[in-house]
Amino acid sequence: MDKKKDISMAVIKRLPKYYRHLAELLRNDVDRVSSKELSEKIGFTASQIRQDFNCFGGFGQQGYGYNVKELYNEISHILGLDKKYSTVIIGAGNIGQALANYSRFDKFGFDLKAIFDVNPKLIGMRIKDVEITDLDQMESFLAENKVDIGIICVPQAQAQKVADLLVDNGVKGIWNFAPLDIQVPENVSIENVHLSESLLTLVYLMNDLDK
Amino acid sequence: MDKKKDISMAVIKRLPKYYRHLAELLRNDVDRVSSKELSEKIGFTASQIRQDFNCFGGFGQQGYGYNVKELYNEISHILGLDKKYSTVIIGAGNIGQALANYSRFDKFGFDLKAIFDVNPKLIGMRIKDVEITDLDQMESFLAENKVDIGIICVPQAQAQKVADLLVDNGVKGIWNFAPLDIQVPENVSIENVHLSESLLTLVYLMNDLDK
DNA sequence: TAGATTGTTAATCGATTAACAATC
DNA sequence: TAGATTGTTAATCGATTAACAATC
Repeated sequence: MDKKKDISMAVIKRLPKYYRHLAELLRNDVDRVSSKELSEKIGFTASQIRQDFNCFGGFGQQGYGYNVKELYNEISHILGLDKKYSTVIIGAGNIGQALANYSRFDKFGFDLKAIFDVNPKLIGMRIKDVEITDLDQMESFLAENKVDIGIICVPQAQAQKVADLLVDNGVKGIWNFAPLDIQVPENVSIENVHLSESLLTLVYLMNDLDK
Repeated sequence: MDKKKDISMAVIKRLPKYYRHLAELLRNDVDRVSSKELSEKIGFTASQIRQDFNCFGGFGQQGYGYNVKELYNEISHILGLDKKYSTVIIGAGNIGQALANYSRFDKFGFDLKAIFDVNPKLIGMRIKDVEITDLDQMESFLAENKVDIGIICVPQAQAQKVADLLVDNGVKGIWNFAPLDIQVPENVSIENVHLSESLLTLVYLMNDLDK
């Protein structure tokens, strides 16, 4: 119920970076940080950092800067990391398995509830105590378990169909690794991760430097 | 030796999306496409699409639109996909293995030459005909083999060191999956992929909708 | 030729940076 | 108090959109 203006996507995309760098300062027992110091560390201008924080309210103190712990907590809250999220992975191929095994996400409070696949060779296998289940059973699973986020790791041809099924069964966030842009209704959030596009960007930049 | 102005990063990031959609049109045997049609498919405005293409020269024809095959070839060339790239993966954990297995990249002309790790349990294992080799041997490998791109999948603490080693041995592109921003000299290109940041963005957007 | 659609210039919009008064 | 640094407004910069003449 925050009285929040519309935050631009540019700002939103920077929030996780602030979060990451503040977590690091916290690990290093740094108590306070100025926008100038943060600027040198993150690579945004000090002005931009102050503007960004002020989208959400004044967290700093003139003449002092920002209290690291406090700022970290504020940004955690803004991102919604003071809550837990239940997830399911659909598609237990290379990427699905890698994400299931990736322990980094547990620490943020993400809880992997199930992994689904259609491949009989994979069904029954366990990854980190989570059994790979037949995709046929996903709908009934979603009916019985509240799932916040669906992580789509199936091939392109199946991805939109899987997303529709998730959305129809109450999932409110889709993290998509299939190489297409998944369409969702406007009460559902989507992040499309396009690894190939990132690699192609790198290749462009490499060739650009040769000019 | 193109007479190219400075292309903004916003445009560069859209190029792989054009490439992907044009490849799809090509698969579906579509011969021609107007900026308006492409606009409906990709979700950028027709005006932006024409502006973007005109950064690189006029590929279209008034009254007709764009020839799909021709435009696809142009963008392939702009991205540098008419060349082959040799790659190495450093870190054969979850993500490293997933990327090594991911066949999508082969199709673009990326050729995985080696996989390095420090873990004796992994060394000697094969992924897709590529043997996992002791990281100790990377320097001599790079001396003997031209490698274009190093894909970093090691933990955060080792990532910058690995990047430095790659750069010192002539690698000109770094694709980084470790959760930090790798620093490289300006004659080297870098793409940092931050999966956690993407997930945190999703969570923010989910909470934002609840407001 | 008439209709369609580009290439390109001009107008608008939004995001970043600069500046500085407020204040700790 | 004097020095430092925020919060915030104003100026600048860049990217997107609109418009339309050129032309296929």
